Amino acid sequence: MFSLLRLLPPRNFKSISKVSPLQRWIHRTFSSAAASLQHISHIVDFKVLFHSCTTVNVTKQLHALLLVLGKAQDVVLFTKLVTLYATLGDLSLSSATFKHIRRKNIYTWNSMVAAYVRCGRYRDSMDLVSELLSIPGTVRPDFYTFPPVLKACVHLVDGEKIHCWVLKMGFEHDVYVAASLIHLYSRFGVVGAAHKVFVDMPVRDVGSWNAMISGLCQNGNAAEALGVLDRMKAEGVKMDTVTVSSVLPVCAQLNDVVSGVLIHLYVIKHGLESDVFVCNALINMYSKFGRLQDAQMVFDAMKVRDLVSWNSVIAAYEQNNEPVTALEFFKGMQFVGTQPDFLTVVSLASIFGQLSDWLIGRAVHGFVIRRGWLEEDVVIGNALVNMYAKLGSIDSAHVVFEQLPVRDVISWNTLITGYAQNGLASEAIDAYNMMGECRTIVPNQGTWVSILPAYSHVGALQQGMKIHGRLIKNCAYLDVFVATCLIDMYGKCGRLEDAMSLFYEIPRETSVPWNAIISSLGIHGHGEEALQLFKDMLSEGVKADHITFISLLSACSHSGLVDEGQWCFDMMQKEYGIKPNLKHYGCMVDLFGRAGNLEKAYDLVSNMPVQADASIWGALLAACRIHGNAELGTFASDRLLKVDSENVGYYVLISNIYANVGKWEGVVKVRSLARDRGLRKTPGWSSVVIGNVVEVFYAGNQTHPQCTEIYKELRVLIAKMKSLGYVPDYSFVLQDVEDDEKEQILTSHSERLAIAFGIISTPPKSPIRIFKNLRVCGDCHNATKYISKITERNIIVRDSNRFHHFKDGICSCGDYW
DNA sequence: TTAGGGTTAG
Repeated sequence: MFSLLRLLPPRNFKSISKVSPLQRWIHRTFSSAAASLQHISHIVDFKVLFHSCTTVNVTKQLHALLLVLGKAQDVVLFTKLVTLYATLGDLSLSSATFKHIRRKNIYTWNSMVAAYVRCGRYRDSMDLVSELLSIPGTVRPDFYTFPPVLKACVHLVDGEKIHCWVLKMGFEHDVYVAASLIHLYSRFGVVGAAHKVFVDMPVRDVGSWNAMISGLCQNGNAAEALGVLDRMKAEGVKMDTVTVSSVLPVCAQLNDVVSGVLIHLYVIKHGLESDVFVCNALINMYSKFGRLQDAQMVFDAMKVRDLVSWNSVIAAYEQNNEPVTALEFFKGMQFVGTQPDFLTVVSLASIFGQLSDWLIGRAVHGFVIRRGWLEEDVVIGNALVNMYAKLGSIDSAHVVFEQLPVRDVISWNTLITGYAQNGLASEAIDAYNMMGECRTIVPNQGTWVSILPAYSHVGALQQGMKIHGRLIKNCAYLDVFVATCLIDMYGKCGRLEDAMSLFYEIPRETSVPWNAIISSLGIHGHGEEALQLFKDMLSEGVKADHITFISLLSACSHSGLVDEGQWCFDMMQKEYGIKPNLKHYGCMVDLFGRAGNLEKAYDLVSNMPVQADASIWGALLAACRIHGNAELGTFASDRLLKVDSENVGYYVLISNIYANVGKWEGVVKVRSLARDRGLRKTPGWSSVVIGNVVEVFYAGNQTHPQCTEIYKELRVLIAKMKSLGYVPDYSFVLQDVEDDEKEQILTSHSERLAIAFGIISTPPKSPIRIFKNLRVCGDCHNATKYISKITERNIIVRDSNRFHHFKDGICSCGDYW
């Protein structure tokens, strides 16, 4: 518009600033001087004017000018306006302009069709093409008509119909039309049809290759996509920005760092790094590789950044567990005035979940509600369910889940995982069963990865095996994450042999399955084998990570392998540069403490660079109990109750230490402390599987149909145990009651009920497997040794820590629990 | 004057 203003005489120019809007002014000025109109329409370069139309308002002014200049029937200029309005997002002006053009040519029709597609009005674009086909005359669809319509078909279901039109008119070999067809078929998952269009093309340009490559990628055929890329290169077609931005996600998916970096070099060499799509794809790829520095380097070098760039860099830090840095980038995004979209908020939800920031997490939820995004996309709802689950607020997670207008398989997976990770295994199983009732939901890899740990947790071997059977049918068990869950399930359900044989069946290039099998060996007390497997892992060239060392250190600690544990701990730091975290320190304190080296354990706690938490003091306290060190025990319990005064299990431990050294006043003190604080114990339960039925017992259960028989069996057992020297250890009872009542309380502990039920429900001498959700009680541990001797049975108890194999009066754990 | 193929997700 400014080039036009410069043409005007200064006398009139003066009045412009006062007489606004421009449209009115133009009308008055020019209609009074028809000669000037002619003059101006000759010298004004409309192309330049179109170029400066960057907003709807300016375009409206140009539109008015064209009308004033008597150009209303200039089909070329008005066709341009149709496109321009649509590009600027004003479809109603676009279609109004279209309707006013009397002598529409094919350019006009094509522009309107494309305008509808650009603004997401797919059905209207189809209707317009039908209208065009139905009107008699010489205006017929051409090469240009179909690519936008085919794009519309991606969102509709008329793809086949349009392909027929295309074939009928003989347009299928046009490179633009063919690329759209390939894209369309790929989007509908019909890769074969897409490929046929591709191979039938007599001439292919880079766009054709791009369509085929991205089509393959979007259907999960990543390796094939790279194959097509190689063929493209072999035919001498050069990659452009579109090729690069389609292929980089493939490198990320295949974890192919070498190809990814080579393509990055190509980008630099060919000057493609000014393309926003390319840079965004690079950021995402480096993020998936975990190479945050490279991702940030690309981001920093970008001259133009769009919403996707910011989302990508925020997600990069969020997904690599650096929520604080991610948040800084979010602030940077706000600083430059880029408005967040729902994907930004998906990252934010995860960030505040990771940061355990409940208040801001809720604010994010409120923001989503105000924007109405929950109704728009299921992804954002799932992100909120996940956020609340991570914040430990599983009830809120459930409420959001219930309110979701649409639930997909990921909504269910997120809920199941949420329950499982908050220790609510049976709720997770209930959710999984409810999901099974929704016919529209097909479980996927994520479902198995969420439900199997819940089964492991409660020891539901049968159900776990049922899933294994289902997965064998479609080879889904070969997926390394699913297989790892199965290994873990077999390990935790006492089937170590099955865990081992599955381990040797599956691909094991990453540390993930190794960590699971090492951990399984550990909880079964097979420390030596765990170490051997660790050595095998290294000789197979698999890189150990911090989880490997947690599995390994805990295996050493369960088996009392002090020197070996120390060796691993040193190697982890020196050779792998892994800084020990609280879990590693916890294992080491356990290891030294259990072996009786309390001084070393205490030294480690005192010299840790991180603040000791309850698990560390708990480990030290447990060691003090085993070795009867009341002095250090008192100190540790003091510290322990400062960091966690809510866990009643610790009070039991402390009371037990005092009792063992005869400090009865200490026992009384701890009991009253527990009572005054109103601590309620996490309900302990034990389960035993009889046939296919899982029987669950809570302490003091009186409601089981075979209750009378169970207690009768227990009375018989107690009498025999006492004759063999069993003395009940009342220090495991926190209630302040008489001794005979304490004995009664111990006798009705859940593990003992489960064992008694196992004895009366299975043939003599057959093994009994028990699961307990907490650590097995010390007195029950002692009692079970006697029971295994009296009944000549193997009794296998899995508690929250490890397996205890009781046989002939001895426990595999060496009385450490 | 009109057109294709591309980057971010729970």
